[in-house]
Amino acid sequence: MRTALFNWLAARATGGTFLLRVEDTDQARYHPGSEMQILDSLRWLGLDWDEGPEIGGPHAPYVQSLRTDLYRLEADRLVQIGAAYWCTCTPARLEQMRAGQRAAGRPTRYDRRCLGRREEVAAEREAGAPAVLRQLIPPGRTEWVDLIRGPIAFDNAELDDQVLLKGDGFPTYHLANVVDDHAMEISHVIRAEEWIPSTPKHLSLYAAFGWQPPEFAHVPVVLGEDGQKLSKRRGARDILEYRRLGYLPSALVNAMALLGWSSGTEEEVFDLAGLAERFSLDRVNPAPAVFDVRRLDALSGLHIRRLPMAELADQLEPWLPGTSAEQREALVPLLRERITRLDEAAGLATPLLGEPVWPEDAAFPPKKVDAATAAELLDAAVREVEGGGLADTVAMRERLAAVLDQRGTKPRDGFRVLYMAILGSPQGVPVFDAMELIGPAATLARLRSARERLGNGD
RNA sequence: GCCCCGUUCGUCUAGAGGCCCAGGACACCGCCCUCUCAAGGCGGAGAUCAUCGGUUCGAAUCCGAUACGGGGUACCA
Repeated sequence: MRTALFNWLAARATGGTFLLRVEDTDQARYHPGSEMQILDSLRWLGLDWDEGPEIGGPHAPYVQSLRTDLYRLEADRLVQIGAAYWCTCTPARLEQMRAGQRAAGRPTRYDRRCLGRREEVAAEREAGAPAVLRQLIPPGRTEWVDLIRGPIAFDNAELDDQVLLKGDGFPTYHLANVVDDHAMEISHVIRAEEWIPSTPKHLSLYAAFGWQPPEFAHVPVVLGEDGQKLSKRRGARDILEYRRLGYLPSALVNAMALLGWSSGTEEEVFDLAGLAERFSLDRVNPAPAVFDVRRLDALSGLHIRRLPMAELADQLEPWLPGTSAEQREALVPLLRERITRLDEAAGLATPLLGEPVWPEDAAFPPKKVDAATAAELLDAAVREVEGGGLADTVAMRERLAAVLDQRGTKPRDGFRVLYMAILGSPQGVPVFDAMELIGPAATLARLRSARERLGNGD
C-alpha cells in the first residue's frame, strides 16, 4: 500500500494518470474477496484511480485474467521472432538440475535443454505434454537509469530464461506486466525494490517486442521490527485493520509517506493533498525503512487534533454508538486532546454518557487526602451545585479550592476526590467541565453517592 | 553459493566537498503551564556519519575494498 501511495502521489504531483490494474494471473493464490479488499483499502486511504476496475477506461479490461488472449497473441510473436521457446522439462527435472548447480556452487539457471531440441519439444506438445514458454535471454548487458537509484547494470549471463506462459496457459507477471504496461501506455513503473533483479528481464522483453520501455523507479521495501521485509505474506497488517483500530486514514497515509520520503523541509505533518503538492520521486530514500508504530501513533494524535471540531464529532460516530450529534459535539472539546486513536474516545466518554464505573479496587479517598477533608469537600460541592454553582464553574472551582486550602490540602491532590466521584477514576476529562456536561442532577447524585462511601466522614 | 540494492542518533530522516566536532521528528528524561490526565511550550540525553584505505588544502558527502543488513535466485507477485 505504501508503494501504491507513492504511485498515486507521483501521478498527482505531475498531473499524470493513476491507473489501477488487477494482476491475478496466479490461479493457485487466488482468493475471492481479496480484490475487493484492496479496492476498499485504496478508497479508505483516499487513493482514487483514474482508470481501472469498476470505473473502466480507455484500456479496459483492467483485470489480467480477462486479458489472456492478448498475452497469448504477444507470446506467439515472441516465438516467431525467436525471443522465446517452448519447454517441456518436468518440475522434477528442473529441481534436480538446480540441486546439481547448487552443489557445484553455480547460480541456478535453466540449462536450455529444450532450446536444443525444438523438434522433439514440438512433438511432445503435439502429443499433449504440458509445456511452458520461456524467454530467451540474449547475451550482453542490460542497463537502465533508475529514477531513485541511478544507473543499474546486469550481465545478461546472470539472467534466467524466465517462464512467460505457464502450463495452465496463464502468463507470468513478467509477460503480463510488460504487455499491459505497453498496451496501457504506462510511462512510469514505480514498484518495490524486490523487482530490481527482474527488471533486466523486462527490459529484454521490451527490446524483443521493439517497444519503448517506461521509466523505472524502485522504491525501498518496508521492514518490520524484525528487520525483514513487511509483506502481505509476512508481518504486515491488513490496511483496513488500521481503520478498525481507530486510526484516521490521513494519519496512516502520512506515516507511510514518511517511510522513505521526506519533504526536504522540517515539515512532517501532511494530509494527502499536502503530500501530492510536495511529492517527488527524487526525494525518495533508497534505503529500506523499519516501520515504527509509535510514529504512526504520534501522527494519529496530531491528525485528530487538526480536524475541525465538527468533523471530529462526525468521525467519532461509530466509536460512540448511540450518541447524538449534539452529544458528540459537546464531548469533542474534552476528548480531542486526550486521544491518540478514535477508539480511545469511548473509554473517556463512558462516565459522561452513563454511570461512572468505580473500579473494585479503587482507593477512596485517594492518596494524600484524608477522609474528613474528602467529606468536607464533597459536602461543599453538593451545596455549590444545589446553589447553582454550575452556572460558573470557574468561580465554583475557586471556592472549592479555598475549602481544601483551609485544610492544608493542595487542590491538585484534593480534587482527585471529585474526579473519583464524577468519573469513577482519578483522571480523565476536566472534572468541572464534566459536571457541567452531565448536569446538576447527575452531578449531585454522584457527589452524594461518593459521600456515602466515606461513611460518617469524621 | 551466485547476482543486485543499501548502510547518518533506538526508529524515520536532513545532508548532493568547506554553512556539520552533523539539523529535525518519534520514543525517552526533566522543567514550565495546569482541577487530574493529556495537549502545548522550553530544555536534556542520544550518531567516533558501518570499517579501513584512497582522492582533496578540506569528506557524512567523491573512489575502492571489507563488514553487515536487505532483496532476488519459482510454471508467486
